[in-house]
Amino acid sequence: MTKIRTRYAPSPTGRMHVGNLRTALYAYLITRHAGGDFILRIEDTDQERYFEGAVDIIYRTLEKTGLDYDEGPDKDGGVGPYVQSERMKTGIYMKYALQLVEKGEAYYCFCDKERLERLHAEAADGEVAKYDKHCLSLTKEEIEANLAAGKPFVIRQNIPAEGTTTFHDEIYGDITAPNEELDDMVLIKSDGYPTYNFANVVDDHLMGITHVVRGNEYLSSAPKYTRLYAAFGWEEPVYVHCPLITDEEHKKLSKRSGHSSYEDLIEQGFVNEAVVNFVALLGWSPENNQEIMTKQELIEAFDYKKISKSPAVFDIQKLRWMNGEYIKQMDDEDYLMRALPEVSKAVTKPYDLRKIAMLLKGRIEVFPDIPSMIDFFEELPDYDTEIYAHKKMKTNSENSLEVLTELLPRFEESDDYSFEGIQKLLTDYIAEKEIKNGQALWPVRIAVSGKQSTPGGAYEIMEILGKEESLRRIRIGIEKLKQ
RNA sequence: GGCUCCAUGGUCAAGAGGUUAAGACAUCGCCCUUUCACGGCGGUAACCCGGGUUCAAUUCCCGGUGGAGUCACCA
Repeated sequence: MTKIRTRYAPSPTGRMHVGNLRTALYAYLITRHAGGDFILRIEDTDQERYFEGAVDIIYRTLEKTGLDYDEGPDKDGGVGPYVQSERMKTGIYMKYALQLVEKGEAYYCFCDKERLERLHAEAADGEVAKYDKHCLSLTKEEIEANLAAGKPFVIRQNIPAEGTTTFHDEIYGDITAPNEELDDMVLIKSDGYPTYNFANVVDDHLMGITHVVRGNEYLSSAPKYTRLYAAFGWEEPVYVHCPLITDEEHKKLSKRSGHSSYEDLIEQGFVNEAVVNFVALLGWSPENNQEIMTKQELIEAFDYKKISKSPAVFDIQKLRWMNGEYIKQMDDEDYLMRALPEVSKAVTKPYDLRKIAMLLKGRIEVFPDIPSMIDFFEELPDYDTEIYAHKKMKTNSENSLEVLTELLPRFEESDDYSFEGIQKLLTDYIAEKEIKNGQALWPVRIAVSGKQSTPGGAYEIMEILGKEESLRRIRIGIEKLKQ
Protein backbone atom coordinates (compact mmCIF):
# COMPACT_ATOMS: atom_id res chain seq x y z
CA MET A 1 0.00 0.00 0.00
CA THR A 2 1.30 3.38 -0.90
CA LYS A 3 1.71 6.04 1.69
CA ILE A 4 -1.12 8.49 1.90
CA ARG A 5 -0.33 12.02 0.82
CA THR A 6 -2.83 14.82 1.21
CA ARG A 7 -2.47 18.50 0.70
CA TYR A 8 -3.96 21.74 1.78
CA ALA A 9 -3.88 24.11 -1.15
CA PRO A 10 -5.15 27.53 -0.16
CA SER A 11 -5.18 30.68 -2.20
CA PRO A 12 -3.60 33.65 -0.51
CA THR A 13 -6.60 35.90 -0.81
CA GLY A 14 -7.39 36.75 2.78
CA ARG A 15 -8.58 35.17 5.94
CA MET A 16 -9.06 31.46 6.31
CA HIS A 17 -12.67 30.55 5.75
CA VAL A 18 -13.97 28.03 8.26
CA GLY A 19 -14.94 25.77 5.37
CA ASN A 20 -11.32 25.79 4.28
CA LEU A 21 -10.18 25.24 7.80
CA ARG A 22 -12.33 22.16 8.07
CA THR A 23 -11.15 20.88 4.72
CA ALA A 24 -7.56 21.37 5.81
CA LEU A 25 -8.30 19.71 9.11
CA TYR A 26 -9.92 16.68 7.51
CA ALA A 27 -7.04 16.30 5.09
CA TYR A 28 -4.70 16.58 8.03
CA LEU A 29 -6.61 14.05 10.12
CA ILE A 30 -6.79 11.57 7.27
CA THR A 31 -3.04 11.71 6.82
CA ARG A 32 -2.06 11.70 10.45
CA HIS A 33 -4.44 8.86 11.15
CA ALA A 34 -2.78 6.81 8.45
CA GLY A 35 0.75 8.02 9.10
CA GLY A 36 1.06 9.76 5.76
CA ASP A 37 2.29 13.14 4.57
CA PHE A 38 0.47 16.43 4.75
CA ILE A 39 1.56 18.97 2.21
CA LEU A 40 1.05 22.70 1.99
CA ARG A 41 0.85 24.21 -1.46
CA ILE A 42 0.17 27.86 -2.13
CA GLU A 43 -2.14 28.44 -5.07
CA ASP A 44 -1.37 31.99 -6.06
CA THR A 45 -2.26 31.86 -9.71
CA ASP A 46 -4.70 34.72 -9.44
CA GLN A 47 -2.54 37.80 -9.54
CA GLU A 48 -5.48 40.13 -9.14
CA ARG A 49 -6.68 38.78 -5.85
CA TYR A 50 -3.27 38.28 -4.36
CA PHE A 51 -2.15 40.67 -1.69
CA GLU A 52 0.90 41.17 0.45
CA GLY A 53 0.69 39.35 3.75
CA ALA A 54 -1.91 36.83 2.69
CA VAL A 55 0.62 34.04 2.71
CA ASP A 56 1.61 34.94 6.25
CA ILE A 57 -1.99 34.53 7.33
CA ILE A 58 -1.89 31.00 6.01
CA TYR A 59 1.27 30.14 7.89
CA ARG A 60 0.05 31.73 11.07
CA THR A 61 -3.34 30.08 10.94
CA LEU A 62 -1.89 26.64 10.31
CA GLU A 63 0.46 27.09 13.19
CA LYS A 64 -2.18 28.26 15.60
CA THR A 65 -4.58 25.52 14.66
CA GLY A 66 -1.86 22.95 15.05
CA LEU A 67 -1.93 21.70 11.48
CA ASP A 68 1.72 20.94 11.04
CA TYR A 69 2.74 19.98 7.53
CA ASP A 70 5.47 17.68 6.33
CA GLU A 71 6.21 19.52 3.13
CA GLY A 72 5.63 23.08 2.04
CA PRO A 73 7.30 26.20 0.71
CA ASP A 74 9.56 26.32 3.74
CA LYS A 75 9.91 22.57 4.05
CA ASP A 76 11.15 20.95 0.92
CA GLY A 77 10.15 17.37 0.35
CA GLY A 78 11.58 16.98 -3.11
CA VAL A 79 8.54 17.75 -5.22
CA GLY A 80 8.73 21.54 -4.99
CA PRO A 81 8.47 24.34 -5.51
CA TYR A 82 5.34 24.46 -3.37
CA VAL A 83 4.15 27.82 -4.59
CA GLN A 84 2.38 27.80 -7.92
CA SER A 85 3.70 31.11 -9.15
CA GLU A 86 7.18 29.66 -8.70
CA ARG A 87 6.22 26.45 -10.38
CA MET A 88 4.91 28.43 -13.28
CA LYS A 89 8.30 30.00 -13.85
CA THR A 90 9.67 26.55 -14.53
CA GLY A 91 7.24 26.28 -17.40
CA ILE A 92 5.58 23.06 -16.30
CA TYR A 93 2.00 24.17 -16.73
CA MET A 94 2.54 25.33 -20.27
CA LYS A 95 4.47 22.20 -21.03
CA TYR A 96 1.63 19.96 -19.87
CA ALA A 97 -0.97 22.11 -21.55
CA LEU A 98 0.84 21.82 -24.86
CA GLN A 99 0.99 18.09 -24.35
CA LEU A 100 -2.77 18.09 -24.31
CA VAL A 101 -2.93 20.34 -27.34
CA GLU A 102 -0.76 17.82 -29.08
CA LYS A 103 -3.18 15.06 -28.21
CA GLY A 104 -6.19 17.08 -29.29
CA GLU A 105 -7.42 17.20 -25.70
CA ALA A 106 -6.92 20.95 -25.57
CA TYR A 107 -6.70 23.80 -28.03
CA TYR A 108 -5.63 27.38 -28.48
CA CYS A 109 -8.36 29.94 -28.22
CA PHE A 110 -7.98 33.51 -29.42
CA CYS A 111 -11.45 34.74 -28.67
CA ASP A 112 -11.42 38.12 -27.03
CA LYS A 113 -13.47 39.34 -24.15
CA GLU A 114 -16.01 41.00 -26.40
CA ARG A 115 -16.78 37.81 -28.23
CA LEU A 116 -17.16 35.86 -25.00
CA GLU A 117 -19.44 38.50 -23.58
CA ARG A 118 -21.53 38.43 -26.72
CA LEU A 119 -21.83 34.69 -26.32
CA HIS A 120 -23.21 35.22 -22.84
CA ALA A 121 -25.54 37.94 -23.96
CA GLU A 122 -26.88 35.85 -26.80
CA ALA A 123 -27.64 32.90 -24.62
CA ALA A 124 -31.35 32.24 -24.61
CA ASP A 125 -33.38 33.10 -21.54
CA GLY A 126 -32.77 30.69 -18.75
CA GLU A 127 -29.80 29.24 -20.54
CA VAL A 128 -26.23 29.62 -19.57
CA ALA A 129 -23.66 30.27 -22.21
CA LYS A 130 -21.00 27.72 -22.81
CA TYR A 131 -17.99 28.31 -24.91
CA ASP A 132 -18.93 27.34 -28.47
CA LYS A 133 -15.63 25.70 -29.41
CA HIS A 134 -15.22 28.43 -32.01
CA CYS A 135 -11.43 28.21 -31.98
CA LEU A 136 -11.34 24.45 -32.11
CA SER A 137 -11.81 24.65 -35.85
CA LEU A 138 -8.84 26.91 -36.42
CA THR A 139 -6.33 25.43 -38.84
CA LYS A 140 -2.76 24.92 -37.89
CA GLU A 141 -1.79 27.79 -40.17
CA GLU A 142 -4.28 30.17 -38.61
CA ILE A 143 -2.99 29.31 -35.15
CA GLU A 144 0.60 29.81 -36.21
CA ALA A 145 -0.27 33.14 -37.75
CA ASN A 146 -2.11 34.31 -34.65
CA LEU A 147 0.75 33.29 -32.44
CA ALA A 148 3.28 34.93 -34.68
CA ALA A 149 1.22 38.10 -34.61
CA GLY A 150 1.40 38.04 -30.85
CA LYS A 151 -2.33 37.70 -30.42
CA PRO A 152 -3.29 36.93 -26.82
CA PHE A 153 -4.53 33.42 -26.32
CA VAL A 154 -5.75 30.94 -23.76
CA ILE A 155 -5.63 27.18 -23.87
CA ARG A 156 -8.90 25.40 -23.40
CA GLN A 157 -9.74 21.86 -22.50
CA ASN A 158 -11.49 20.02 -25.30
CA ILE A 159 -14.44 18.15 -23.87
CA PRO A 160 -16.51 15.94 -26.15
CA ALA A 161 -19.98 17.24 -26.78
CA GLU A 162 -21.61 13.92 -26.14
CA GLY A 163 -21.43 11.07 -23.69
CA THR A 164 -21.01 11.19 -19.95
CA THR A 165 -18.21 11.35 -17.45
CA THR A 166 -18.19 9.44 -14.18
CA PHE A 167 -15.96 9.77 -11.18
CA HIS A 168 -15.97 8.19 -7.79
CA ASP A 169 -16.11 10.01 -4.51
CA GLU A 170 -15.55 8.32 -1.17
CA ILE A 171 -18.45 10.14 0.42
CA TYR A 172 -20.91 10.52 -2.41
CA GLY A 173 -20.22 7.42 -4.42
CA ASP A 174 -20.25 7.42 -8.21
CA ILE A 175 -21.30 10.66 -9.80
CA THR A 176 -22.07 10.92 -13.50
CA ALA A 177 -22.42 14.12 -15.46
CA PRO A 178 -23.41 14.59 -19.08
CA ASN A 179 -20.50 15.96 -21.11
CA GLU A 180 -22.63 18.54 -22.80
CA GLU A 181 -22.87 20.26 -19.43
CA LEU A 182 -19.14 20.58 -19.13
CA ASP A 183 -17.67 23.77 -20.48
CA ASP A 184 -14.36 23.83 -22.31
CA MET A 185 -12.63 25.38 -19.37
CA VAL A 186 -9.56 27.54 -19.66
CA LEU A 187 -6.37 25.76 -18.66
CA ILE A 188 -3.85 28.49 -19.32
CA LYS A 189 -4.92 32.09 -18.97
CA SER A 190 -3.86 34.85 -21.33
CA ASP A 191 -1.37 36.08 -18.76
CA GLY A 192 0.33 32.72 -18.98
CA TYR A 193 -0.76 31.57 -15.55
CA PRO A 194 -2.60 28.29 -15.24
CA THR A 195 -6.12 28.34 -13.86
CA TYR A 196 -6.77 26.75 -10.51
CA ASN A 197 -8.54 23.91 -12.27
CA PHE A 198 -5.51 23.00 -14.31
CA ALA A 199 -2.72 23.71 -11.87
CA ASN A 200 -4.50 21.67 -9.30
CA VAL A 201 -4.60 18.56 -11.40
CA VAL A 202 -1.04 18.89 -12.63
CA ASP A 203 0.35 19.60 -9.19
CA ASP A 204 -1.61 16.93 -7.40
CA HIS A 205 -0.26 14.44 -9.88
CA LEU A 206 3.31 15.69 -9.79
CA MET A 207 3.33 15.86 -6.03
CA GLY A 208 1.99 12.38 -5.65
CA ILE A 209 -1.18 13.38 -3.83
CA THR A 210 -3.22 10.26 -3.13
CA HIS A 211 -6.29 11.79 -1.47
CA VAL A 212 -7.87 15.02 -2.59
CA VAL A 213 -10.00 16.53 0.13
CA ARG A 214 -12.10 19.52 -0.81
CA GLY A 215 -15.43 21.18 -0.30
CA ASN A 216 -18.39 19.87 -2.18
CA GLU A 217 -18.76 23.09 -4.14
CA TYR A 218 -16.21 21.36 -6.37
CA LEU A 219 -18.46 18.42 -6.99
CA SER A 220 -19.85 19.87 -10.17
CA SER A 221 -16.49 20.68 -11.67
CA ALA A 222 -14.94 17.38 -10.67
CA PRO A 223 -15.91 15.62 -13.93
CA LYS A 224 -13.75 18.08 -15.82
CA TYR A 225 -10.81 17.11 -13.68
CA THR A 226 -11.56 13.49 -14.33
CA ARG A 227 -11.38 14.19 -18.05
CA LEU A 228 -8.10 15.94 -17.53
CA TYR A 229 -6.64 12.96 -15.73
CA ALA A 230 -7.92 10.73 -18.47
CA ALA A 231 -6.47 12.99 -21.14
CA PHE A 232 -3.07 12.74 -19.52
CA GLY A 233 -3.46 9.07 -18.81
CA TRP A 234 -2.86 9.70 -15.13
CA GLU A 235 -4.36 7.81 -12.24
CA GLU A 236 -6.96 9.76 -10.37
CA PRO A 237 -6.58 10.42 -6.66
CA VAL A 238 -9.14 9.31 -4.11
CA TYR A 239 -11.71 12.06 -3.80
CA VAL A 240 -13.17 13.10 -0.50
CA HIS A 241 -15.71 15.87 -0.96
CA CYS A 242 -16.82 17.39 2.31
CA PRO A 243 -20.35 18.61 2.88
CA LEU A 244 -20.94 22.31 2.93
CA ILE A 245 -20.93 24.42 6.07
CA THR A 246 -23.86 26.80 6.03
CA ASP A 247 -25.19 29.73 7.99
CA GLU A 248 -28.46 29.79 9.91
CA GLU A 249 -30.27 30.39 6.64
CA HIS A 250 -28.79 27.20 5.25
CA LYS A 251 -26.76 29.12 2.72
CA LYS A 252 -23.09 28.62 2.16
CA LEU A 253 -21.29 30.37 4.99
CA SER A 254 -20.26 33.80 3.76
CA LYS A 255 -18.56 36.88 5.10
CA ARG A 256 -21.96 38.33 5.81
CA SER A 257 -22.46 35.98 8.72
CA GLY A 258 -19.72 37.77 10.61
CA HIS A 259 -18.00 34.60 11.67
CA SER A 260 -17.05 32.99 8.40
CA SER A 261 -13.33 33.01 8.99
CA TYR A 262 -11.03 31.59 11.57
CA GLU A 263 -9.69 35.04 12.34
CA ASP A 264 -13.21 36.38 12.89
CA LEU A 265 -13.75 33.73 15.51
CA ILE A 266 -10.49 34.41 17.26
CA GLU A 267 -11.31 38.11 17.36
CA GLN A 268 -14.63 37.25 18.92
CA GLY A 269 -12.86 35.56 21.78
CA PHE A 270 -12.88 31.93 20.77
CA VAL A 271 -9.86 29.80 21.53
CA ASN A 272 -7.98 27.82 18.88
CA GLU A 273 -8.65 24.41 20.31
CA ALA A 274 -12.36 25.03 20.61
CA VAL A 275 -12.63 26.23 17.04
CA VAL A 276 -10.72 23.25 15.72
CA ASN A 277 -12.71 20.84 17.87
CA PHE A 278 -15.99 22.36 16.84
CA VAL A 279 -15.20 22.47 13.16
CA ALA A 280 -14.08 18.85 13.23
CA LEU A 281 -17.53 17.88 14.42
CA LEU A 282 -19.27 19.70 11.61
CA GLY A 283 -19.87 16.84 9.23
CA TRP A 284 -18.31 14.06 11.20
CA SER A 285 -18.61 12.43 14.59
CA PRO A 286 -16.64 9.73 16.38
CA GLU A 287 -18.05 6.30 17.19
CA ASN A 288 -18.26 6.99 20.88
CA ASN A 289 -19.94 10.32 20.38
CA GLN A 290 -17.35 12.20 22.36
CA GLU A 291 -17.65 15.95 21.86
CA ILE A 292 -14.67 17.51 23.58
CA MET A 293 -11.65 16.07 21.81
CA THR A 294 -7.99 16.92 21.68
CA LYS A 295 -6.19 16.97 18.38
CA GLN A 296 -4.60 13.66 19.24
CA GLU A 297 -7.98 12.12 20.00
CA LEU A 298 -9.30 13.44 16.71
CA ILE A 299 -6.41 11.89 14.84
CA GLU A 300 -6.97 8.53 16.44
CA ALA A 301 -10.71 8.50 15.97
CA PHE A 302 -10.98 10.06 12.54
CA ASP A 303 -12.44 7.90 9.83
CA TYR A 304 -13.16 9.80 6.65
CA LYS A 305 -15.57 7.18 5.43
CA LYS A 306 -17.93 8.37 8.09
CA ILE A 307 -18.08 11.96 6.93
CA SER A 308 -21.69 12.88 6.38
CA LYS A 309 -23.23 13.95 3.10
CA SER A 310 -25.61 16.63 4.18
CA PRO A 311 -24.66 20.21 4.85
CA ALA A 312 -24.15 21.37 8.43
CA VAL A 313 -25.33 24.63 9.93
CA PHE A 314 -22.60 26.50 11.74
CA ASP A 315 -24.24 26.82 15.14
CA ILE A 316 -22.35 29.53 16.94
CA GLN A 317 -24.35 28.81 20.06
CA LYS A 318 -22.81 25.40 20.36
CA LEU A 319 -19.37 26.79 19.63
CA ARG A 320 -19.87 29.20 22.51
CA TRP A 321 -20.72 26.34 24.79
CA MET A 322 -17.70 24.39 23.65
CA ASN A 323 -15.49 27.42 24.05
CA GLY A 324 -16.74 27.79 27.61
CA GLU A 325 -15.71 24.20 28.25
CA TYR A 326 -12.23 24.95 26.96
CA ILE A 327 -11.96 28.06 29.08
CA LYS A 328 -12.85 26.05 32.17
CA GLN A 329 -10.11 23.60 31.35
CA MET A 330 -7.45 26.24 30.75
CA ASP A 331 -4.74 26.57 33.31
CA ASP A 332 -4.95 29.75 35.30
CA GLU A 333 -1.99 31.55 33.80
CA ASP A 334 -3.15 30.99 30.24
CA TYR A 335 -6.59 32.02 31.25
CA LEU A 336 -5.41 35.21 32.90
CA MET A 337 -3.39 36.15 29.87
CA ARG A 338 -6.56 36.19 27.81
CA ALA A 339 -8.91 37.46 30.48
CA LEU A 340 -6.94 40.32 31.99
CA PRO A 341 -7.08 42.57 28.94
CA GLU A 342 -10.86 42.22 28.94
CA VAL A 343 -11.02 42.96 32.66
CA SER A 344 -8.98 46.10 32.11
CA LYS A 345 -11.49 47.30 29.58
CA ALA A 346 -14.12 47.60 32.26
CA VAL A 347 -12.11 48.22 35.40
CA THR A 348 -9.53 50.99 35.60
CA LYS A 349 -9.52 51.49 39.35
CA PRO A 350 -6.75 49.80 41.34
CA TYR A 351 -8.60 46.67 42.29
CA ASP A 352 -7.09 43.20 42.19
CA LEU A 353 -7.76 42.44 38.56
CA ARG A 354 -6.54 38.87 38.80
CA LYS A 355 -9.06 38.15 41.50
CA ILE A 356 -11.79 39.68 39.40
CA ALA A 357 -10.67 37.63 36.44
CA MET A 358 -10.69 34.41 38.41
CA LEU A 359 -14.24 35.09 39.49
CA LEU A 360 -15.20 34.77 35.84
CA LYS A 361 -13.45 31.59 34.87
CA GLY A 362 -16.15 29.03 34.45
CA ARG A 363 -18.82 31.63 33.94
CA ILE A 364 -17.96 32.98 30.54
CA GLU A 365 -18.22 31.43 27.12
CA VAL A 366 -16.01 33.87 25.28
CA PHE A 367 -13.63 36.47 26.67
CA PRO A 368 -15.50 39.52 25.42
CA ASP A 369 -18.34 38.50 27.74
CA ILE A 370 -16.21 39.82 30.56
CA PRO A 371 -16.54 43.61 30.56
CA SER A 372 -20.29 43.77 30.85
CA MET A 373 -20.22 41.31 33.74
CA ILE A 374 -17.84 43.30 35.89
CA ASP A 375 -18.55 46.92 35.06
CA PHE A 376 -20.09 47.35 38.50
CA PHE A 377 -16.64 47.22 40.09
CA GLU A 378 -15.73 50.40 38.31
CA GLU A 379 -18.90 52.29 39.06
CA LEU A 380 -21.89 51.39 41.17
CA PRO A 381 -24.80 51.36 38.76
CA ASP A 382 -27.89 53.40 39.50
CA TYR A 383 -30.11 50.48 40.34
CA ASP A 384 -33.74 50.14 41.25
CA THR A 385 -34.39 49.07 44.84
CA GLU A 386 -36.82 46.48 43.55
CA ILE A 387 -33.91 44.16 43.06
CA TYR A 388 -33.57 43.88 46.83
CA ALA A 389 -36.64 41.67 46.72
CA HIS A 390 -35.90 38.01 46.38
CA LYS A 391 -38.81 35.62 46.63
CA LYS A 392 -37.01 32.56 47.87
CA MET A 393 -35.01 34.45 50.46
CA LYS A 394 -38.05 36.46 51.41
CA THR A 395 -36.11 39.66 51.22
CA ASN A 396 -37.73 43.02 50.47
CA SER A 397 -36.98 46.70 50.87
CA GLU A 398 -37.87 46.77 54.56
CA ASN A 399 -35.85 43.86 55.87
CA SER A 400 -33.00 44.69 53.51
CA LEU A 401 -32.86 48.17 54.97
CA GLU A 402 -32.83 46.68 58.43
CA VAL A 403 -30.03 44.28 57.61
CA LEU A 404 -27.88 46.93 55.98
CA THR A 405 -28.48 49.44 58.76
CA GLU A 406 -27.49 46.90 61.38
CA LEU A 407 -24.47 45.72 59.45
CA LEU A 408 -23.09 49.15 58.61
CA PRO A 409 -21.60 49.91 62.05
CA ARG A 410 -20.08 46.42 62.21
CA PHE A 411 -18.43 46.93 58.87
CA GLU A 412 -17.26 50.36 59.94
CA GLU A 413 -15.61 48.89 62.99
CA SER A 414 -14.00 46.01 61.23
CA ASP A 415 -10.65 46.36 59.56
CA ASP A 416 -10.44 42.84 58.31
CA TYR A 417 -11.63 42.99 54.73
CA SER A 418 -10.22 39.67 53.72
CA PHE A 419 -12.60 37.08 52.38
CA GLU A 420 -12.50 35.25 55.68
CA GLY A 421 -12.94 38.37 57.74
CA ILE A 422 -16.00 39.46 55.82
CA GLN A 423 -17.35 35.97 55.92
CA LYS A 424 -16.94 35.76 59.67
CA LEU A 425 -18.56 39.11 60.26
CA LEU A 426 -21.56 38.15 58.18
CA THR A 427 -22.01 34.61 59.41
CA ASP A 428 -21.76 35.81 63.00
CA TYR A 429 -24.48 38.33 62.30
CA ILE A 430 -26.61 35.70 60.61
CA ALA A 431 -26.20 33.34 63.54
CA GLU A 432 -27.06 36.06 66.00
CA LYS A 433 -30.18 37.08 64.19
CA GLU A 434 -31.13 33.50 63.42
CA ILE A 435 -31.94 34.32 59.83
CA LYS A 436 -31.19 32.49 56.61
CA ASN A 437 -27.86 33.16 54.92
CA GLY A 438 -29.51 34.65 51.94
CA GLN A 439 -31.50 37.12 53.94
CA ALA A 440 -28.34 38.96 54.83
CA LEU A 441 -26.13 38.05 51.93
CA TRP A 442 -28.56 39.00 49.24
CA PRO A 443 -29.06 42.62 50.32
CA VAL A 444 -25.37 43.08 50.98
CA ARG A 445 -24.45 41.80 47.56
CA ILE A 446 -27.05 43.99 45.92
CA ALA A 447 -25.81 47.02 47.79
CA VAL A 448 -22.17 46.55 46.93
CA SER A 449 -22.79 45.57 43.31
CA GLY A 450 -26.01 47.24 42.31
CA LYS A 451 -26.74 44.21 40.19
CA GLN A 452 -29.11 41.34 40.45
CA SER A 453 -26.60 38.86 39.19
CA THR A 454 -22.87 39.07 39.58
CA PRO A 455 -19.85 36.87 39.33
CA GLY A 456 -19.01 36.03 42.90
CA GLY A 457 -21.05 36.75 45.99
CA ALA A 458 -20.97 39.35 48.73
CA TYR A 459 -17.71 38.13 50.28
CA GLU A 460 -15.75 38.12 47.07
CA ILE A 461 -17.03 41.46 45.91
CA MET A 462 -16.40 43.24 49.19
CA GLU A 463 -12.95 41.79 49.46
CA ILE A 464 -12.09 43.23 46.07
CA LEU A 465 -13.74 46.59 46.66
CA GLY A 466 -12.11 47.07 50.04
CA LYS A 467 -13.43 48.78 53.13
CA GLU A 468 -13.91 52.32 51.96
CA GLU A 469 -15.76 51.59 48.76
CA SER A 470 -17.80 48.81 50.34
CA LEU A 471 -18.98 51.14 53.07
CA ARG A 472 -19.76 53.87 50.58
CA ARG A 473 -21.92 51.50 48.57
CA ILE A 474 -23.72 50.16 51.62
CA ARG A 475 -24.53 53.71 52.70
CA ILE A 476 -25.88 54.46 49.25
CA GLY A 477 -28.00 51.34 49.51
CA ILE A 478 -29.41 52.47 52.82
CA GLU A 479 -30.23 55.90 51.40
CA LYS A 480 -31.92 54.38 48.38
CA LEU A 481 -33.97 52.06 50.57
CA LYS A 482 -35.10 54.85 52.84
CA GLN A 483 -36.72 56.69 49.98
C1' G B 1 -33.36 27.52 -15.83
C1' G B 2 -29.68 23.07 -16.97
C1' C B 3 -26.71 19.81 -14.28
C1' U B 4 -25.28 17.68 -9.55
C1' C B 5 -25.91 16.70 -4.54
C1' C B 6 -28.72 16.38 -0.03
C1' A B 7 -33.21 15.15 3.32
C1' U B 8 -33.75 11.91 11.48
C1' G B 9 -36.11 17.20 16.88
C1' G B 10 -34.79 24.50 16.26
C1' U B 11 -29.21 23.00 15.48
C1' C B 12 -25.13 19.21 15.34
C1' A B 13 -25.58 14.08 15.12
C1' A B 14 -26.06 8.20 16.09
C1' G B 15 -28.80 4.30 14.27
C1' A B 16 -30.86 -0.30 12.26
C1' G B 17 -35.25 -3.99 7.56
C1' G B 18 -38.49 -5.50 13.53
C1' U B 19 -35.35 -0.16 18.79
C1' U B 20 -39.12 2.73 24.32
C1' A B 21 -35.31 6.20 17.44
C1' A B 22 -29.05 7.44 21.19
C1' G B 23 -26.13 11.64 22.69
C1' A B 24 -24.78 17.03 22.54
C1' C B 25 -26.21 22.44 21.96
C1' A B 26 -30.46 25.41 22.61
C1' U B 27 -35.10 25.55 25.40
C1' C B 28 -38.29 24.44 29.85
C1' G B 29 -38.73 22.63 35.00
C1' C B 30 -36.64 20.89 39.64
C1' C B 31 -32.43 20.32 43.10
C1' C B 32 -27.85 22.40 44.95
C1' U B 33 -25.91 27.25 45.94
C1' U B 34 -25.07 33.95 49.24
C1' U B 35 -27.22 35.72 43.13
C1' C B 36 -26.06 34.28 38.24
C1' A B 37 -23.30 30.55 36.37
C1' C B 38 -21.30 25.68 37.18
C1' G B 39 -22.95 20.85 38.60
C1' G B 40 -26.93 17.11 39.22
C1' C B 41 -31.82 15.31 37.82
C1' G B 42 -35.94 15.46 34.63
C1' G B 43 -39.31 17.40 30.56
C1' U B 44 -40.88 19.26 25.54
C1' A B 45 -39.24 18.18 20.64
C1' A B 46 -37.57 14.33 14.83
C1' C B 47 -37.46 9.85 10.85
C1' C B 48 -40.55 15.42 4.17
C1' C B 49 -44.70 13.23 1.00
C1' G B 50 -46.56 9.26 -2.32
C1' G B 51 -45.95 4.65 -4.51
C1' G B 52 -43.17 -0.09 -4.81
C1' U B 53 -40.24 -4.46 -2.64
C1' U B 54 -41.09 -7.19 2.06
C1' C B 55 -44.43 -10.90 6.91
C1' A B 56 -42.38 -6.04 8.37
C1' A B 57 -39.69 0.23 6.04
C1' U B 58 -38.12 5.89 9.00
C1' U B 59 -34.08 2.37 7.03
C1' C B 60 -33.91 -0.60 0.27
C1' C B 61 -35.95 1.16 -4.89
C1' C B 62 -38.72 4.76 -7.89
C1' G B 63 -41.31 9.36 -8.25
C1' G B 64 -42.64 13.97 -6.11
C1' U B 65 -41.63 17.98 -2.87
C1' G B 66 -38.26 20.88 -0.38
C1' G B 67 -33.29 22.69 0.35
C1' A B 68 -28.39 23.52 -1.36
C1' G B 69 -24.23 23.76 -4.72
C1' U B 70 -22.57 24.96 -9.48
C1' C B 71 -22.75 26.94 -14.31
C1' A B 72 -15.61 32.85 -14.94
C1' C B 73 -9.19 33.97 -18.28
C1' C B 74 -11.96 33.08 -9.05
C1' A B 75 -10.35 29.52 -6.39
